[in-house]
Amino acid sequence: MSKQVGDRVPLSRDRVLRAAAAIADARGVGALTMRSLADGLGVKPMSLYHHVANKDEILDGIVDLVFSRIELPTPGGDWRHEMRRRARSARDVLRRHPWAIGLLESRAAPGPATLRHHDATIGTLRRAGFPVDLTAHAFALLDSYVYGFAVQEAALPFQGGPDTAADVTAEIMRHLRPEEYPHLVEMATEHVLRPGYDFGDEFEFGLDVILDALARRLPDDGPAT
Amino acid sequence: MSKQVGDRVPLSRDRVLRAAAAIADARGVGALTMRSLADGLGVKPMSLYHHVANKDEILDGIVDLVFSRIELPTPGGDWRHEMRRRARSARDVLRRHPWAIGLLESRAAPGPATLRHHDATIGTLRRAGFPVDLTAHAFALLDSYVYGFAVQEAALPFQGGPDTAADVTAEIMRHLRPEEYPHLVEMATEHVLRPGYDFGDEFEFGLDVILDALARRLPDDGPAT
DNA sequence: ACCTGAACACCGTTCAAGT
DNA sequence: ACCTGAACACCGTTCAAGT
Repeated sequence: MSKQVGDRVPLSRDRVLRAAAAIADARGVGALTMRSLADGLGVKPMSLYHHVANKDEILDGIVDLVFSRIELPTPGGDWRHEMRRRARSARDVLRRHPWAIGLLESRAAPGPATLRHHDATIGTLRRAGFPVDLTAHAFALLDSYVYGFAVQEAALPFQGGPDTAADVTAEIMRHLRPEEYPHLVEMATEHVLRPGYDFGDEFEFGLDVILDALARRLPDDGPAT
Repeated sequence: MSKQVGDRVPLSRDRVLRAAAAIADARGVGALTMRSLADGLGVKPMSLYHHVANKDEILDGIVDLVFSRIELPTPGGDWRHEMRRRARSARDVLRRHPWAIGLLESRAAPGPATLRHHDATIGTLRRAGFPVDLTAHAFALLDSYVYGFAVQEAALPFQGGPDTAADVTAEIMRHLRPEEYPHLVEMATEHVLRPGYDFGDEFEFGLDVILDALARRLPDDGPAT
């Protein structure tokens, strides 16, 4: 009745958001309810409302929390290196929190970490000599690629590495009639199901394509710092 | 008590899915409930369960319905033309049904329209002379770009054309301190807020970049049909 | 200041019944 | 065969109270 589970860390907006993201990671965003969240924090559901306005603010908050975990590019650094590092980090983070990409669609207001991330990205390109309009093009192209790749990875009918991937893909393919989907079946049997294939490896191909194309469109080489 | 609202079209899986997509279009996927869906069809919620197993099957179904509305590329046609037409159509359809991209993440099992779409895309590239591995690269790259662009368009803090876009963006920018987000503010004031700017126009730039890069990597020109 | 019990208007889904 | 009323175990959120 007195002393609870030891030292009770007081609730805070930050603790609420971290716990919310942890539930989404472990059991999916569908399992994230005010009640499950309160349970996880050892508190009653109504206590949460003292730290966040409502569930929508929690969803906004955990999306921004995910963005805060993506490595920021450094304005002034080599733009190719910085853009590659940022893109890899973003893909990595989004793979660990696949629910974030699905939430993006319904959240209109970007949080501070998201804005900081965009600012650093734009700044890195501008400082490397990209004109404003090419920066806008590059920004849209790079982010589209990273987000879209994350969507595809999240939609893959398996999680956890190439080995289980092949098993599950093989199982699905068994139900596809080759007369109906000839090219899909060919791609699966002759390529995707080969040992060693990992969809994740496709990421570097597209990233190279995009960075090469941007380099070719950059007026002249950036300053040698 | 007798005759209802006239000729009662009998319920069917197809009618259920179309009505579900219409509700998601009009009021967002959050407003799509078994009860609101039944209401829209002039029926009681429990009747739906005679045509779909549960709500999850409805969500799977409307994602596949959206895919069925994307123009299929034609294997044997000029691959650049076919890929461009398909990409534009996909972006168009996803803009009209922005909730679809958010659902993709949680739906593991692709429906028949989705499989048919993938099959036609792969087939068009293969028939144009793309080796299997380059086809896999191209497929992942093109789809990532299209999906990711759709994510960004859906996350824009406005809907409906460049004019209202500028207004809302200006309103948001007013709250951003230039000392905190200097590059973001510069990009907004010197580019995005200029009359005539439309984020949607960025689509063609990235699409050209990708198609050019793929053409450069294609072993030799495809057969002259 | 921070937490909470009880209550309200919702959810998806099951089950047993109606025609 | 197709539809449904009542019920169950859930939701997010409000309100009035507790410490």
